[in-house]
Amino acid sequence: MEKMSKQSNLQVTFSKRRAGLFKKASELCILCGAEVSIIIFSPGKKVYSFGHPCVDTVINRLHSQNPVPIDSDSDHLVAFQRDANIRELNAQLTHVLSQLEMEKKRGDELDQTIIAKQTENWWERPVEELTVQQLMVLMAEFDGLKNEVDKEKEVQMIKAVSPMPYYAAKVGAAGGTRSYDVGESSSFNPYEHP
Amino acid sequence: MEKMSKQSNLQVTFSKRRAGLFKKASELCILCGAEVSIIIFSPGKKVYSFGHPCVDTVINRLHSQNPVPIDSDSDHLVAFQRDANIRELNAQLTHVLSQLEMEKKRGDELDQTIIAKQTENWWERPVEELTVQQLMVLMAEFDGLKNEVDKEKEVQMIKAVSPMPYYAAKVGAAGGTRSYDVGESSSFNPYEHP
DNA sequence: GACCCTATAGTTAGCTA
DNA sequence: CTAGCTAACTATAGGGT
Repeated sequence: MEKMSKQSNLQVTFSKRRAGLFKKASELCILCGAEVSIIIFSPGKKVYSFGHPCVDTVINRLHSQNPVPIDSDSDHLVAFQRDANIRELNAQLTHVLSQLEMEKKRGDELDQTIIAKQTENWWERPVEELTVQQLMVLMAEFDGLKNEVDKEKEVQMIKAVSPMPYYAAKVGAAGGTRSYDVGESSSFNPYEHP
Repeated sequence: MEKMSKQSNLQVTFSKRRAGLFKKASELCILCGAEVSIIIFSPGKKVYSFGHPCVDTVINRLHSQNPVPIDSDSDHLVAFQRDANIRELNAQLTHVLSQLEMEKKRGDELDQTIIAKQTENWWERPVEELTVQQLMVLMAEFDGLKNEVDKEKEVQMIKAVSPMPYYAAKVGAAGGTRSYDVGESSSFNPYEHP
């Protein structure tokens, strides 16, 4: 493993791996309750940081453990780091919120699809809840469907015995490409569809 | 994702993930020529660190690169406020991330539901795609359904003329609470349901 | 602790847009 | 720089020794 040669690839990889590293760090914090602080200087000398609970907390903790005199400027650095953290967190939050919106939308659309299917197919409800009018529609539908299914059955049985295309086509003409979902053949629907 | 409950597993996971994090960090240094410093406090309050070229170098660089001298007592209030902001943002981010996970899961489950329904209801497919065996099942079903719908129709018509509970109950006994979805009354399904 | 194993979940290089 | 994609590749939980 060596330093990447192409500058463009290097920058993309840096961004991706930095994000991956921060993600791993946050997982470590959450899973194990650890306190983690990461400071990165990019090849372009930009600074990026991650901290939980925040960078300075962890660094101060380190300093208090290993007694290192804090110089006068440290406060400013701490302040800068916190600002960077806030910007980073805000960016993440915005991004995640938009993702959340999209996922919610998708879920709701799927819900709508399922609900639509349920209200659309009134004939799938218990028979006691249907009106006499609906029941008569159903009976007529059953008769018609039975007829067409019967025809298709005969077509297939004839095909099985004599597989000549001419003969089969003649008998099977009534079949067409019709679907046998009860609903699609109904010409009278007693329910309103809002 | 939450803090692991079992303490033994947690310690193992912490060690493994810490090693993984340091490895990722060193890869970032090598691949991209970045300077990285990581400080970790374990749940057991031990400190671990990674640094390239070394921790102090990176921290000092951070200090020297950001000379922002502000030294007054009001700093503490400002700092406190910013810490509060960071904590708040972190909390929001965590919360939103978990919501996002849930929404994704919900969406996927709905997808599964829809797919399952489509493969389950073989009788809703075009009649040409069904086997003779399936067609015969359909015909028998249509007959049975037509019978039961017919009975229900008569029950309701009798109810409409003479609303006496005794008479209606006697005639309507065959109806029960059965649903008239074709699938639920099939005793023979030529398709396998894995 | 360290090391090994395996299934599976997650990461990412290189590419496109 | 950001996002999506895919085919490798990698990390790791949970189980051993």
